[in-house]
Amino acid sequence: MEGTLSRRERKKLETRQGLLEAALSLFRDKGYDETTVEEITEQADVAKGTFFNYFPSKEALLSDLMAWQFSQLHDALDVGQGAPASPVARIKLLVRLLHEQTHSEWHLFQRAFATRLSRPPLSQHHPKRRLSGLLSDLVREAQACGEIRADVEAELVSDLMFVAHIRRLAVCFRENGNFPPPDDSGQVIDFLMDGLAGANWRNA
Amino acid sequence: MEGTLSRRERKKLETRQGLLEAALSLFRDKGYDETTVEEITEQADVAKGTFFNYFPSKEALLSDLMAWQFSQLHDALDVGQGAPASPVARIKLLVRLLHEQTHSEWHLFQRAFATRLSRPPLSQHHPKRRLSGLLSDLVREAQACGEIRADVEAELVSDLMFVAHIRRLAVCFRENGNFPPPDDSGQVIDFLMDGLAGANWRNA
DNA sequence: GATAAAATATGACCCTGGTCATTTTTGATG
DNA sequence: CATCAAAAATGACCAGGGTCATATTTTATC
Repeated sequence: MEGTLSRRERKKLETRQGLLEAALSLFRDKGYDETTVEEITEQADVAKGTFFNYFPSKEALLSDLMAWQFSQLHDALDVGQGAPASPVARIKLLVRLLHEQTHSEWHLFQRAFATRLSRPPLSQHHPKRRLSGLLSDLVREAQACGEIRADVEAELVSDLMFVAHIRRLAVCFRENGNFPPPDDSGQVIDFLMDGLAGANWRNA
Repeated sequence: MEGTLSRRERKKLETRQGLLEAALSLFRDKGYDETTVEEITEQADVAKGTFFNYFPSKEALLSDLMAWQFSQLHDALDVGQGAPASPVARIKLLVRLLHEQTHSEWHLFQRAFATRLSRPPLSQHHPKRRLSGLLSDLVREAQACGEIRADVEAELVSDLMFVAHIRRLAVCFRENGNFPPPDDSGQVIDFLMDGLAGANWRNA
């Protein structure tokens, strides 16, 4: 009756859904870190071990939860569904939707973002913060003496630079396990710098 | 004799240093995650509990280790020490130094970066990756039809956008715990888009 | 129904990061 | 040297994520 699923498959989905819902509700109430797997299974009325039959880790459940959130965005960008044809317009649409949707699930994202992303920004390492501070000081200085445009937050710029740098390392590592050659070191930074120095800013 | 430190203080520093060195060597060998606190204390020849008299957490030790690495950069950027006067030049210098220094300590950073930053890039969430893929597809498309410059990796651009977005959320949250107003949603993206569409690129 | 095989659920168990009351060491004082 | 308070070391202990052999349930087959 229920589509083409056997009873077994239905119960399986039910259990999975139960875990997801229990977790979602607990995450909303207490946040991710403060919720234990045992509490989730308790609320879903299954044994603790069962959890790991459905999700390889607690983190994976959060992933699924957020993936589910994000998957809604995917559809909205389909040109067939009335999304704009221009890629740039779709990019802007995506960002707006992401923004709105994060807002509507703010209670869910709040704690996770607060602890995982915002406090030690982007990574868990204080040193990064320190370095980021160093960089943002330099950016501020460059803005002050007019070397680069001043209408963008210095912290944002330095964060972008740092990310660009880390990204280069990450990509190189993933691809061949080697360190990137030094001679391409400027590209990403130059890109940002060019953007910052550019005369084509709306209020330049 | 040894400066102005009492024996007690000297021993304390010694123990601390011992822990740092043991950890560094183990991290180099096996990576951060694969090294247990107990192994560190064992190699440093102290009891496990002693570790937490010196570092509030395992993570904190890694922080100290990396902070120490980064602190060397700080000095090199001092104008008094021969660093260039122009902030932009210093920014570029910083990036180059960061690059070189990460290289020289590659064995230390390798595993940590690999697992913590590169695989699920920037955050631990697969969903982010999925979203990032969606975004980078759009960017590629925009590049393909000439809406934005094509001489920068699409993944880099989409990563930057994502970071810009997260950053806005994070800053707003840290400052007042509230969601950012929707009307400034375009600024960071526009900034990047402008840079991407700009005519001032060296080979435009 | 009875039976067997596959899927699923279970909770005892392990590992590791982190806490804490207790013991040991240190160095100042008489 | 004896005493004592502060500092530091210790290891028993706890909590939470994750594993796994076993037990239970489901479905298929006769």
